[in-house]
Amino acid sequence: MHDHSGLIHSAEAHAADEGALKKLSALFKVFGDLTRMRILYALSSTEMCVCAISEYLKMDQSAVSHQLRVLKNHRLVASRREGKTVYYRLDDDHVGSIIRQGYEHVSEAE
Amino acid sequence: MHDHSGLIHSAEAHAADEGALKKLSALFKVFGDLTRMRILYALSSTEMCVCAISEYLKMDQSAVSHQLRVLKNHRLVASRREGKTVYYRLDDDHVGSIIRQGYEHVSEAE
DNA sequence: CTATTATATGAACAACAATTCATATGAACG
DNA sequence: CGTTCATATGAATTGTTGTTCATATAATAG
Repeated sequence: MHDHSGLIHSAEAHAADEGALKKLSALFKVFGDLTRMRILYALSSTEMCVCAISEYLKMDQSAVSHQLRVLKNHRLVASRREGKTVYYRLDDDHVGSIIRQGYEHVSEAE
Repeated sequence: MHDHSGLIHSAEAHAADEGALKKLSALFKVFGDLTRMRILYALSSTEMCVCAISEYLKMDQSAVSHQLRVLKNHRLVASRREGKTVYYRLDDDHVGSIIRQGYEHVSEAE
């Protein structure tokens, strides 16, 4: 094996704590699903009830509920109840920023 | 079913093209893995060869190679060859920005 | 050409995650 | 209370993805 202790030390010097990287990848994993991304995008214009989301996305109400729970667990969306209806909305200023940064990357020339 | 055509129209009004959302979620999916996140973080301080990365992360060389390919396919890293050795580095200004935005989210008070 | 070192790749396997289906909870109303 | 509508949840299933193992390519030296 060739020597590269220099590079490794350099990397270790600013070693991030594993915990932060774990949280980070877990967060991005939530964004890394088309269904959830579509939900987030839908909510970026207005709050919506579960019923409306599933109708809009033409998806099973149950599937949407499951994904909303994931989003909520990661504090990306919040909800309020009004009678039988539950309205969801984006719950963090960063949500928009993160998506926008990603968008800049994917929209670059091939 | 209760009526919410208003909400749906509002969402449809600014409807993103499905393609962009697909690309977006695919991009975030790449960030959504601890191994890849660790590689990206390691490379944020300096370029490294595959050998050094796998030693630093204490991972199989093959596993690292596989993940580097994923990262490269999404243009998140680039490589240069020097003899037998291949050095990888980050390949987009957005990579850092995206990770930083995510970091702000996860580092918020519980 | 052969041997050696660094990296890449294909196939198989194991772990995980998204959807579906059935059913449960929770609110409003008669 | 019983019914209806909106949402939530658990279990089963199916699809996807990361790692491992074996092997291939690529470069350099002898």
